[in-house]
Amino acid sequence: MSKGGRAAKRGPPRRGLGRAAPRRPASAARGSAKRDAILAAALEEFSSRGFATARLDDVARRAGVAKGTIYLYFRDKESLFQELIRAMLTPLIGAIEAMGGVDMPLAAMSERMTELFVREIFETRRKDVIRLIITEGRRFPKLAEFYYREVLARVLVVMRALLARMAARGEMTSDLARFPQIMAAPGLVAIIWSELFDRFEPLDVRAMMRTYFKLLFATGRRE
Amino acid sequence: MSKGGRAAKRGPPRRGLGRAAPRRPASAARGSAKRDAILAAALEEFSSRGFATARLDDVARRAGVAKGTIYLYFRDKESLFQELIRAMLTPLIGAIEAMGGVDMPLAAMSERMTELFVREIFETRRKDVIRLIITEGRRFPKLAEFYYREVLARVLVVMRALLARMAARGEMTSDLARFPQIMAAPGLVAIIWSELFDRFEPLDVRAMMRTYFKLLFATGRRE
DNA sequence: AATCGATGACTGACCAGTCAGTCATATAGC
DNA sequence: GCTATATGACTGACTGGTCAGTCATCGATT
Repeated sequence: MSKGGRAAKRGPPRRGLGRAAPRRPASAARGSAKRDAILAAALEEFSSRGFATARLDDVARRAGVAKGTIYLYFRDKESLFQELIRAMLTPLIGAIEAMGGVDMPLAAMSERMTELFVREIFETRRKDVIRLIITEGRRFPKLAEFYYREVLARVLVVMRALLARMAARGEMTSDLARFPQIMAAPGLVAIIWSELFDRFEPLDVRAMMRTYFKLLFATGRRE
Repeated sequence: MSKGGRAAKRGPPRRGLGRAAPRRPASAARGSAKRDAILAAALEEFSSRGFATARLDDVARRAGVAKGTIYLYFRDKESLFQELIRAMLTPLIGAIEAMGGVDMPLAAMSERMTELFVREIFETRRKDVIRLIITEGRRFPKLAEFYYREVLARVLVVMRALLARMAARGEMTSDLARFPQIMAAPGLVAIIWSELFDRFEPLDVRAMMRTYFKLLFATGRRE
């Protein structure tokens, strides 16, 4: 028999009538330090090994908790993954809406877009989150949908409005406003290139972004 | 839940004595119909489930062979994956070199690039191969390296030359020639968008590509 | 009958998820 | 204040299912 008297009855009072607590970690429903440690460790592990090959044993070790503890805070591995992505993206939602009104002369766009991307995404953990959405999104349609609805769609709306305003002002044609996705294209290149090919041929992301927007916006006053 | 998905890294079975018979399938070293069926099935399975969660049992069933047969043609799962990608990319290598000399007036670029991408990549299995490199490349550095050396680097050389020639002719600035990666950006957007977000907001890839190149090339004779 | 491609039941590693048991802390009782 | 009892967050050995890779055997061909 492994482990001494595991057979004991152990009589947890089992809360008379009250519903059987769903194993909620009680107090620490949301803002626990342990929960945060687990999320941080999970980001690390999922980023470097991918969802399927990441091991919860490793997440637990990295977070400094026992494996079982993870299950006090998250239903299962997939749940941990999804909550991780959501937790990382949620703060963005408000920030995007807040940008709704911005307007900008064409001359400033190139620099502003470049710095926004490099500083707020490329040099932060958000880069890893985006990579995870790209690489795992197909296997987690819920996640792709969340990202689309809560982030992408909003960004596109803001983008379209901004571009449309510039077009109305005569600073450029309205073509870009029809495909705001184009604005994100160099960002994708930067993220994917840096991950896969930087060791063979380093890419100066800032310079590329600047060049990109310069060319795009040089389109010139509608010809 | 609990989907295994290890990467078969484990130790060597250490067979008794010598005999490391490569288990070569003898005759069918290369051009077997079975081998091809396995590769086709593998592309299907790896594309839809990803490397880690794809099952060789499914590959075998889809290919109409027994699981053991796979091991007559490929060393292991990873080997099958890598050989699959290589087999799909190899035919491209020659084609790229052949394009080395092409020149093109700026006016034709937009349409040519768009059609080339849509017809030769987006509407073919090559799209899936690129997706696999993007999603799995990090876990298979050898593969990323192969792709970079045999495909990307060559494409970039050809691209740079083409763009440089156009710049020399005064059709555009030489900025693009410094970052030929930019030419691939809309392709990435198309592939990733179609995979993750098309169901929410369909993207007219051809129109987007045309718009993209039109804007990029409208940069105009060096101002 | 010897060779060899092919087969698929089988083995063992591996890991998500479980749960009996521990222990630090809180509360009740003296 | 001090001990007894209760609580529940936390632990980690264990279970059950999955799947990569193996190999004894089969059947076709020579």
